[in-house]
Amino acid sequence: MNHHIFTALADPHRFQIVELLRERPHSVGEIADRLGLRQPQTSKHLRVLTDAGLVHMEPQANRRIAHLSPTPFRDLDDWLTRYRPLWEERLDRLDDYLRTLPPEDPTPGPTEPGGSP
Amino acid sequence: MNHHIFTALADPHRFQIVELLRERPHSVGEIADRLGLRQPQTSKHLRVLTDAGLVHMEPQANRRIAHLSPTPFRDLDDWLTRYRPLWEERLDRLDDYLRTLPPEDPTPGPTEPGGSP
DNA sequence: CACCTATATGCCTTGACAGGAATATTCTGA
DNA sequence: TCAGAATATTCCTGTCAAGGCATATAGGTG
Repeated sequence: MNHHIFTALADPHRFQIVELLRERPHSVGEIADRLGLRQPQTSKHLRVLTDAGLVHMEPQANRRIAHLSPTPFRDLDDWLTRYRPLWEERLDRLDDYLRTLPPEDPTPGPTEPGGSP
Repeated sequence: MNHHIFTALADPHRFQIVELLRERPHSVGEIADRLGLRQPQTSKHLRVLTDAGLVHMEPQANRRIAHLSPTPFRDLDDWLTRYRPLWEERLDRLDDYLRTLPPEDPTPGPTEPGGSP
């Protein structure tokens, strides 16, 4: 798993750009307009996203249209697959799952109520 | 989607810690040992991971055992769900998918070879 | 309590990164 | 070729985060 995708998504503006591109491709100017960013910073963020492989640019006349690239999202999904046993509670791992709960449950031993003032 | 999870995973050492905890919970010292980190930085990274909700600590005698918390991973999976149409090529969106390909295809117009010098 | 182990915290330095502003580049059309 | 629009790049600056190191805290055991 390339952790550059996390670096790219860690910035709030870049995250917004990705969320915007999920709906449909946008030009640089459209992104800057929709998100209230300035054009230079938008270009810079798009460069980071492109270097991380999340976005690819398609020249179209005077503009450059930003598209989401499917691959890193699929990679992220594949990576997440190895973590699914964490929340898909399998009964044969129930005891391990129970150990992940916060220990608010008192230890089942000699603990009668009112024992210690 | 809380983007703090991306910030937490963007650091390579924290990413390694998460990968290590996927197998089984580890104490702070074990993590530092397995990853070749110093103890203070390991504690700091675990604090970042805990604040981001990815990890929770369980005191056990002298040590504190770090566990992965299922919730943010499930949240990440839910968030990714909205991106699945990107790579699960649905035929009713094929034209949109084709538009994401690099435009190596020449525009079907008057482009005969050797036309200009 | 004294001592040891495990872990957390504080301070410092350094490097990376994001935003602002100005400017350079590229493309289009006449 | 020139003009104008869309986008990229450069330089500067402030901020933040990570690592190194020393030290504080907590928990366990005698």
